[in-house]
Amino acid sequence: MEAFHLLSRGGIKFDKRKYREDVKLFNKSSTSSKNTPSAQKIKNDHLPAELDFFKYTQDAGQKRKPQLDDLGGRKKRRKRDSGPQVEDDEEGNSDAGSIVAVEEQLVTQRHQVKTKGSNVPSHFETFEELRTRYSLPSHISSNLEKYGYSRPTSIQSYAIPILLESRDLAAISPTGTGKTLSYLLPTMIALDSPNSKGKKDYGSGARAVILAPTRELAHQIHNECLKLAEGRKWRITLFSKATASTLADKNVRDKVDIIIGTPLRLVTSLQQGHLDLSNVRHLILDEADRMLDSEFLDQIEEIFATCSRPDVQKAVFSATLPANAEKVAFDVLRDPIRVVVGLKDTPLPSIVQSLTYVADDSSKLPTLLAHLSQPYKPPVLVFTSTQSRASSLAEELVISGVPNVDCLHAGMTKKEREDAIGRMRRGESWITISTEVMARGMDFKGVMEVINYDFPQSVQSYIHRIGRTGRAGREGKAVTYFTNDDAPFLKPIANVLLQSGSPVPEWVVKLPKPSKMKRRQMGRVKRPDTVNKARSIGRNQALKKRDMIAGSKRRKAKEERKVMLETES
DNA sequence: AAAAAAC
Repeated sequence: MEAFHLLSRGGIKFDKRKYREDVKLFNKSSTSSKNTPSAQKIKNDHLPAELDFFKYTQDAGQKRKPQLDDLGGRKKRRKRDSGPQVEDDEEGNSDAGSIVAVEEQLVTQRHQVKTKGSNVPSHFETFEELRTRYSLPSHISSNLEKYGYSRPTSIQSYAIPILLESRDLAAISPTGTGKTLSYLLPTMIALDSPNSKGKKDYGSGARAVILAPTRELAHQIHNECLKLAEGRKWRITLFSKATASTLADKNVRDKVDIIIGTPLRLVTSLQQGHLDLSNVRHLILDEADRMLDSEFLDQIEEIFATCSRPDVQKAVFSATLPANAEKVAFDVLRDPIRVVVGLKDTPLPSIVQSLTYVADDSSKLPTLLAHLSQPYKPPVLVFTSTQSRASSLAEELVISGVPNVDCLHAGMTKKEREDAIGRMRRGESWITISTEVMARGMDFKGVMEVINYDFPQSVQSYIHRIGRTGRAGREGKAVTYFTNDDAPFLKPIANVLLQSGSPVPEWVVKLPKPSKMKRRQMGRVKRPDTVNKARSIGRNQALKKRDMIAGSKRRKAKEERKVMLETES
């Protein structure tokens, strides 16, 4: 392994001049976002690229135009070519007669946002508007400016008011459209100021919890949160083994404002009695469909049950939310609002997708090497199905003389993972071979291309993987290899390409319906075995019981829970 | 069937 890293870091000579332009772009984008090309664009254009996700499909061949001046013209075009995009709630804000309502609808159409739920709070258009409507703390306001957030994205303009009105929310918005800020901003506004001794009625212990499926993503969210927090003494904890042990001290624990972490880490601390979530007022699931699938569900349920405040606000965010996951989500949300940006399960049109037929597994490596022998724009992200395939492919590429190859999967040590992420962020990796661990949420703004070396296991996986490129209004390229063995699972992915306007070979379109894909998915749902199920039920009943017992009796209930678990196993 | 998440 060490030899491999040596090789991949400096072993091979390479003509960097060939890629000078790309390297320049890449280096730029990995520095402070203040100076990134995208931030510049926001300042210069009337409509930031971040807002204009659908420029390619909606205005094909047309230049972007200043939005406000163009409203009238747009209105007519939209009316002609597509049905209404707004799905009004049962309260009905559809006063078709008033000008305000018409404009409202226009803006909604531009954003392609659908909302569902009772009394949906109105969205906002500028952060200035947000500042006047709600009390936006000045340090947050200046941090937004500092980091180049000059106009809200669609999901931000809808989700932020909903969360600020203390409503529960299920938000679906494509990859790279600013979901993180959509929940961090309102959470921090609602918390108002850092907790400190004897101040206000903040209670003791963390007031907000944000959960993500991987360490890397939790880390990234933490970084974003720290940016917003600059200028005030917020205590934002990235929950790891190390921080967990410091939180064993109640005095430390009580001073935390926001906890960001992975579920199992929190559950472990809960069971050790090192964590108290009874003061949590805001609970957020990022990558919600992943967090609600069978492997995480028990843990999530335990965490939800332990956030015992009756008024805890819950919100779930993802780019994909299959019907079964949505049902689970709606069972835990209270009078929720559902927001969908764009078409569900459709990647951003700025990602150019293609399928590449490789007869069998042994043809993949030559195909990839041939691809990489052509000029390409780094960095490239390559997905494999297993950790060992990721490592061995990385080694193969290094042996074949491909420069700046890196590998990242959860089988590596924490340090190795952090180093690999660091090299990616600094632009030192040109090709990173990875597993599903990198598929969701990770924001490497410069990623030019995603290659699905191994076929993704689901439509959701496909959408999240290719969503590592084409972020924040940039363009991106996504190539997916498929073998004869993958053919039975090809149709659903091909449909995703078709729906987002990417070409698909005719014979693929003609493939029969994917019966095996369904069977495969059924198999996945069935996986939690009966023993696990019984344990989880026991745990939840114990937790419910515990909730009924106030304050000092909590300890006793916890003992009961332990006993119940022991007797079951 | 694999990956991810604790120790």
